[in-house]
Amino acid sequence: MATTQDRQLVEQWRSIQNSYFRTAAAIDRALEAKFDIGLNEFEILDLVAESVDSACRMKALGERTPMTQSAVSKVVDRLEKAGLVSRMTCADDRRSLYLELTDAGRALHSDAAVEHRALLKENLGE
Amino acid sequence: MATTQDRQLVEQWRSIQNSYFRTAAAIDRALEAKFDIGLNEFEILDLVAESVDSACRMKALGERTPMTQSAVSKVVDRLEKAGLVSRMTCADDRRSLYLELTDAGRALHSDAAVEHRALLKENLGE
DNA sequence: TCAATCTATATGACGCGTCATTCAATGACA
DNA sequence: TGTCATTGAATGACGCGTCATATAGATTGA
Repeated sequence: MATTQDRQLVEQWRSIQNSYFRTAAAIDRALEAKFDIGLNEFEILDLVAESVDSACRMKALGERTPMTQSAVSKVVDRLEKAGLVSRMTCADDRRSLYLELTDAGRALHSDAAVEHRALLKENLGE
Repeated sequence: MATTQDRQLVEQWRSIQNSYFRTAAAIDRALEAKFDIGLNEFEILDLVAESVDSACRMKALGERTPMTQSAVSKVVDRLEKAGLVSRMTCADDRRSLYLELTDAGRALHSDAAVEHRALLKENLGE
């Protein structure tokens, strides 16, 4: 019943879990310590930073991340409270919101991104 | 500042995240629906099932999973409440506990494992 | 053998993500 | 234009994982 293939699958899965958790934890701690934001906050910040257009984006964000819509909403709450991002209402669809980095947000993002990339390289690349 | 290598790293990381989350969510939902246990509960059950010796294992479990010691403790709480596992005190070190599957635990595990492996195959291997 | 230290596990407060629901705005269609 | 369904986002209850701590048992060394 426990075939060799099963064992391989389980091994593969555990190794994915481990590398995912170790990397995520390392980044999360570092960002928390140095910039006082968590990994998910950074990921959203990063997505906002890389989208140049001013399209309505709360929705789009949800499609680029495994986070739930409500998770995104709450992450944005925190980012907004921290003064890193602001929600702008959207003229063409008043249900929608788009996000903009504040100056503080842009500054923090560019510093944090360096750290983020470095930790990715350390944990993913050899 | 945003080098090509950086972009590649970020891409790689997002793809890991996505495959991790999608797989974990799929397994979690399926196990929840069919067996009323979550993914972490199953993982612990799986670890207990595959350790043949009767060594004191709460500790050992913590080393084979990215979960925290307290997370393991709480997962075991739930498994015990569900009657799938029992905590046995350890003669040679009375601080330690080892775990044993109950009959119900063994039965559920062997059914759930089939589902688990199938979903791994579906999500990891093509 | 007694104190100091260490180790295995449990526990409570807390933060975050999820689900279900809600609300407002939009669209579709008669 | 009025109704009904749909969509973008926010919210509250809830479950789970984490951190810091607590507790009981083990170990070391004078």
